[in-house]
Amino acid sequence: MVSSPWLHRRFRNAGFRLTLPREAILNVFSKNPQHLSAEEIFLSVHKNYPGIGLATVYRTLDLLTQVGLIFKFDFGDGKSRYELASEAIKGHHHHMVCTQCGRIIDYSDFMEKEVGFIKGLEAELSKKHKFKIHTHQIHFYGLCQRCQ
Amino acid sequence: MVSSPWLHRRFRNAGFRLTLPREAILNVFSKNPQHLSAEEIFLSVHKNYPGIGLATVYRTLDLLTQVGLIFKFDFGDGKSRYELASEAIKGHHHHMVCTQCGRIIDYSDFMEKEVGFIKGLEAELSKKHKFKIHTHQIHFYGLCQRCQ
DNA sequence: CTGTAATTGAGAATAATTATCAACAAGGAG
DNA sequence: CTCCTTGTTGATAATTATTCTCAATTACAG
Repeated sequence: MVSSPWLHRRFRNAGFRLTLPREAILNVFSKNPQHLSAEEIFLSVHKNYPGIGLATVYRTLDLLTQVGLIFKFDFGDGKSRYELASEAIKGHHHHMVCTQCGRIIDYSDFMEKEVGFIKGLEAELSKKHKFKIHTHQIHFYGLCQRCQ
Repeated sequence: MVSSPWLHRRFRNAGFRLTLPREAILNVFSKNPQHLSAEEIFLSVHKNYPGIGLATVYRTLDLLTQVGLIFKFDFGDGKSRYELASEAIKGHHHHMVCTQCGRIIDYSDFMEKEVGFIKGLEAELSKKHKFKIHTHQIHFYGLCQRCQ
């Protein structure tokens, strides 16, 4: 585990401490696929750090979401899912959710067009409704190839 | 309660029976604001039909969602919310969610533009990913006027 | 190093939703 | 109209995801 001073500063600035569990949990995201649920994350850290408890995972996920390092998603299967913010930003994408089997498909096609459109929409909505928009999610629901 | 033959046919076609609890629950949507949670719906039917149980509410909401009469939403506050499909279609709108107080603001501005854009996107995505899209949701997250 | 306040782990507690099952009722067959 | 079959219901137990509690531990400013 490399204690990045950059990370350290980021936590301290937000008024939090950088601890081993927090780093470990954050690291899970680097080596795993997206849309991880709290339990999947718990199982993954648990391999290398059996001492880290589930409650800490939940607390840390909340905290990382607050700090803005990860994003929280809800695809309607009853559990929250999380994704590294940097991933989500550099490989900006949205989601298609299969209502049959629950599979989540990322897509990043047509993003230029989409980002442009959303940015404009955000600006107009912010102004009109006095709402300060931080982020957005677009989900398409339907049937994946296998389930049709 | 008016047992609309239209509704009756719609249920029968889907292989379900049209029962009093189902009609009662569906009726709640006509006279209530949007984004109702299961419990809010339960409390509302309970006034006129104290016999209808919570389990039936959940079952019926599932069923109505399947049949396509209502839509199910998840705004990240830990409970599912439901909205009459006809409302959502005729007064087509999307949602802005305040991450502070949880307030949900509907907006239906700029819809012509938006619908056009989404339709196009849907068509392209469907083709490219062999994904049969039924519906979509766009959520903006941020701070409402009060919470800024 | 030390003191203090933030953080943690374990397990209990809560909240939302789902499963179970005997009683009941819708609606087709006669 | 009545009977029968099968879908549906209500009550409650069970399950699942998440949060809370609290004593023990640890980060880190001084």
